[in-house]
Amino acid sequence: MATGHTDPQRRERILAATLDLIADEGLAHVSHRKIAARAGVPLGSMTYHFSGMDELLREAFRRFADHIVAVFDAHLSAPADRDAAREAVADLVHALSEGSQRDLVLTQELYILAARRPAYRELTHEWMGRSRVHLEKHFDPDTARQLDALIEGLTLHRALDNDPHDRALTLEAVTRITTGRA
Amino acid sequence: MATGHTDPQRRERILAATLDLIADEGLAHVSHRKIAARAGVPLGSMTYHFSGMDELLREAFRRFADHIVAVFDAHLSAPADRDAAREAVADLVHALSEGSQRDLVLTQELYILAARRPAYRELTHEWMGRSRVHLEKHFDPDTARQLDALIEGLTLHRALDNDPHDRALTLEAVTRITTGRA
Amino acid sequence: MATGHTDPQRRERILAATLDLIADEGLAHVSHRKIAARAGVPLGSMTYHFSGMDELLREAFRRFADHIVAVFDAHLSAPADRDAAREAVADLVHALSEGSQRDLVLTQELYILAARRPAYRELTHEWMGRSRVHLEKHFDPDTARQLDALIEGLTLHRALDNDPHDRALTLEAVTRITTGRA
Amino acid sequence: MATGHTDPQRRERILAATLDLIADEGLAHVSHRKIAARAGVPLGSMTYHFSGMDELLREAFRRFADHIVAVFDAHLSAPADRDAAREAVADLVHALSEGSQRDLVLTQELYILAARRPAYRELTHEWMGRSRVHLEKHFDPDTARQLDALIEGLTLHRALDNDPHDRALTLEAVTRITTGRA
DNA sequence: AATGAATGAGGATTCATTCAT
DNA sequence: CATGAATGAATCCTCATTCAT
Repeated sequence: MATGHTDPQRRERILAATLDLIADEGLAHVSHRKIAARAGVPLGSMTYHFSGMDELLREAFRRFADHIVAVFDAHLSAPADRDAAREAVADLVHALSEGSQRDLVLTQELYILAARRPAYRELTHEWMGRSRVHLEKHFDPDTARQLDALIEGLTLHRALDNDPHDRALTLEAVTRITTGRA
Repeated sequence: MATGHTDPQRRERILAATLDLIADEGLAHVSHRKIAARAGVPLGSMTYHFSGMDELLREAFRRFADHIVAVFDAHLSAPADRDAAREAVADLVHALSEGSQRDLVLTQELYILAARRPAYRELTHEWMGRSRVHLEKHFDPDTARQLDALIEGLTLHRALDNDPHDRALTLEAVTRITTGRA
Repeated sequence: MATGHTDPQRRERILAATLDLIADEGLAHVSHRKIAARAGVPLGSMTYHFSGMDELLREAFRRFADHIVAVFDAHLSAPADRDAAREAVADLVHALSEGSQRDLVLTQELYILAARRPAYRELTHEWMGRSRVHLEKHFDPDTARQLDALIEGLTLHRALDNDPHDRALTLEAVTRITTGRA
Repeated sequence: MATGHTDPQRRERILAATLDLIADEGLAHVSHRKIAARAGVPLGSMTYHFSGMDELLREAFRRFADHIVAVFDAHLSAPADRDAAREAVADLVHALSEGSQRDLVLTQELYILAARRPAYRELTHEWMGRSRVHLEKHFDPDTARQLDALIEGLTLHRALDNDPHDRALTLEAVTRITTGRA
């Protein structure tokens, strides 16, 4: 309709619309029709560009995983020392738990898929691994692992809490988990 | 079909079947038909006992929330001192993250609902609050809050990890978060 | 619920609710459930008091026919001479075409039933006959017949018209139809 | 099923089947299933060609309104003088009130819809307006209006009457209403 | 290469009616 | 006498997918 013929952005537009729709209405309410409408493409496009709903979702979540990895990279690759790393982790938690809840919801949806289907677990493992690599630059592997879990929990609780905890508490938790017992 | 006319367990059976189905196939694949088949009740029963899918899901998740509260209560009400409480928390994390993944998956599904709809957030808040009450018997409020988030994260990571961490690591993380810096 | 046991008004209340519902939503949207809710009676009452939907509708429209006959009687039995009769007819037309459209809509619904099923035609014939008897006190049979049709048409057009004609026009039409050619 | 892939008459066939079904069984008994069966199209076609029952009914009645306008045009556009116009009106009344009752019943159903919903009132107004235009070629506006109502009433009464009046009476009524008092 | 047309399966829900109590 | 419980049939509508063009 716009570019006349063969629109290379078509696939990307569909994937973006898919993620938007999942974030807005949940995986349960996704359909080819709604995605097509959101992306402004004809319904027939959907199964032309993607073999079916499954492939479409897989590609959409791959895109999303890339985005999350980028967020982790942006926060965790810079810091020079342990203290800067702790601050960076706190920033990351607050970045992930604020805003439109979009990332949070998509993350949860992906976790559910991952719990049942290995193909999606690859995606979550990828970013967990990447996060681990960053954290291990500043902390020993066991600590990195614990910190990783803490990030997850803090993010989730902040997002679901009516009265979310402040950054000081986040930082304190991060500091405690990264500080070996006396 | 079996019991003749009035079957008081009918509602309960439907709710149990609903949770089972969600755990097995995910919220996205739930339908009246499948639930009815699983519960062994006629399709017409579904909207007789529950005004619609919404009410059905709400009641089912309320039931599930009650179950989770019971698990928290079972683990966290007994311990006598801080060290026993730390052990109990570690047990809780491993109890929640093992088994059929049923509880984990249902929890995630509920979180997603809660992220979008306040009616479901009440359920998650209820068990978060209950957990907090238990933990505050042994730790100060801020620590309880951090520990709560850590439990969440550790449970989730154990469940999603191909090579889940062992109990020693869990206990170490719990100990660190509940130990103020020197 | 109210009177404890055996409520003699029960039947009447159901019939009134039935007509209200038909007037509000149309025959097409009538159901036992909605009527029961409107009448404040249990659903089981419906098929206890009436053998089925058919009997219920027939009785309801019989009630309505009685009401319309009463309206005709009220307007047409009093007038003493032809001129008074003409005025009375004009009043009747305006009485029928104003108000909540309730009578108009019910009349049309009944006509449709009557067009297909003789049982309902008896009801319409009853009031047409009664009207004829009244009119023939003042006009010859052929004139009465023409006037009867005119009443119908004027009422209907007034009710459907966005800019309904005034009483003067009604009276003029009545006068013309009841005035033999020179 | 028959024509292979694209069947341009499909929509028309569905609309015709819809009107037939309404005429036969009444608006109250219309359903997608019955229409589809009558039109010889799969059930899924119904909501493909029409967004829902509402749109379907609106289009069907628009078609019907066009038909009625054509009947009015056919009878009322030809006559050259007032007397010819009176004869034409009488013919129209008898044309409308005879035959399969199809037109009568559909008209009544449409009136009921029009009484409740403005979208349908547009249709009835269209043909009332068209009729008025024709009649005003031979009669003054007030007379046209009265005549219009009379046509309605005569048609309806003829259709519902077990012993419908003859054409002479129709013509007499028409003549009276179009003849100013002495 | 791309899509509008088409459809069978399945979605939630409403319903009239039956019947044990 | 009266009714709450129950259900199979039917309701409208949405859907993923196929396919001729």
